[in-house]
Amino acid sequence: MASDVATEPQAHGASSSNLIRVLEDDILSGALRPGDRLDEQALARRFSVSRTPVREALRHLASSGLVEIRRNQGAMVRSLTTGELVEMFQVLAEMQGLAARLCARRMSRSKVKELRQLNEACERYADRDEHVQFFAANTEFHDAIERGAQNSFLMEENAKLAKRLRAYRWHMTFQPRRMSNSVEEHFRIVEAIERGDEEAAHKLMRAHVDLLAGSATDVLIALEAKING
Amino acid sequence: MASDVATEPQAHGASSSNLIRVLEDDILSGALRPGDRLDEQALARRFSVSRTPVREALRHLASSGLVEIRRNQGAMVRSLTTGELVEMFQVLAEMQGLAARLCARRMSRSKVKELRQLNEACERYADRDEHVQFFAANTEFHDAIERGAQNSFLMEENAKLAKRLRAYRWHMTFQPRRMSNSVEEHFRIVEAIERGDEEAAHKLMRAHVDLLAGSATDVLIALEAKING
DNA sequence: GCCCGGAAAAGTGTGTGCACTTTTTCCTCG
DNA sequence: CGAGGAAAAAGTGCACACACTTTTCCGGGC
Repeated sequence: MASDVATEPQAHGASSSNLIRVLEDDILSGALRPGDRLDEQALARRFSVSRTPVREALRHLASSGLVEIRRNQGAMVRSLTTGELVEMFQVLAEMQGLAARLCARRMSRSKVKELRQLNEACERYADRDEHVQFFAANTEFHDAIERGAQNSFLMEENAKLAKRLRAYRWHMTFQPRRMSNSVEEHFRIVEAIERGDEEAAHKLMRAHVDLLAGSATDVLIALEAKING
Repeated sequence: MASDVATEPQAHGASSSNLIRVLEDDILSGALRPGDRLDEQALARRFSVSRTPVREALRHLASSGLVEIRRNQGAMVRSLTTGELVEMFQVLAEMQGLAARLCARRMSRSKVKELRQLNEACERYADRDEHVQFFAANTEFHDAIERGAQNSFLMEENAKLAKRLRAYRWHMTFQPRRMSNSVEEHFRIVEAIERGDEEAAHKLMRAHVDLLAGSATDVLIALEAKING
């Protein structure tokens, strides 16, 4: 999305936790594409460490779902089928729905005001067709809702899922009318939260996030082709 | 819950994936209690392997949330605060709610019938106050709903969470009237699914699973906010 | 030309050693 | 007797070596 430093040799002293971050960035930014093999020895050379920390990093990425490890066959960047994507969006939609519900129950007036302002930022960028800024503002809006839910566990799970789906959400930003629709949907969600209407907040947020609601499966399929190869 | 083979020395040849299972069992069965330290070398001796596979197993358990690893300080069985528990039950409730919703949308008549039979099994055990069998039957009922949702990702996430919360659900089985209440709630859920009422199925299931469906959670959070400023 | 078997190459799984960090112990000083 | 601090002990992080598995490649038989 931003910097393209990926795949370059790394400086020395990269330790396990750094490794994880760099590899994760490479995968999420698309420098490493789904299906790419992750050779332990090659990575060890690239990062100037031994295979041990590389293995640990790969295991970690595997359990967060970004790579797939098969016994004696090494690791590869996990690729998602359209079906899996739809499933994941369905779950994400529900969790964000829960977050919105909790906001409706717990959010202070001043926080709601901040939320509204975040959406107004989205609106400005949508009006000017500035996708990059809109994407950032949109992310901030959703983050604010997750924080407002005051459920750390929910926030972490949401973050994990959102991370894995980030690339797809990014591409969706470019769908015609998607940005202005989003702003409108955000607006209704804020309203529901403001009047403490849990059911409405939940329902609106779910519909907002759930791809299927907009029958966008075709988009997904197109994206899949683009991203996977 | 069942066999008490834990903490005994293990036969040779236990490889990484076995290790994970055994350690997991030890933690989930309570043989290893929250806060217990997991010494790599001790475990290596106990399983007659070197530290390397032990480390991998511990890393894996860490990322599934069962143990906590701090750099240079080893691993310990993770203990959950009341707050975390409430948060996790809230998320589990929502996900099971989604599963119920999808069942209402997708489940065939014959599958609904099976579901009803599973709940009738629950009812029999509840009537006779047989907690162990009830717990098993209850688990089967919920598993059937997860399968019925036909969303593999949701099923996996549910399974992970349910695993971590299993011990607590077990204890809840012994709450007075809990079993008969469960049966009644199950019954209403099955009815909602049968008539395809997504909203009702979702709502009923969420209430069924959420520990503190009442407002206790919010009181807690309000208090915390007050105390912490 | 194609298929098949076997050896070589490549790559992962695990054992072991050493450096570095954290914890404990124990001695000294107030 | 308690507090502070250095040295020893214990334990983790990483490098490296070797065994075993999987893959690749090549030559012979059909």
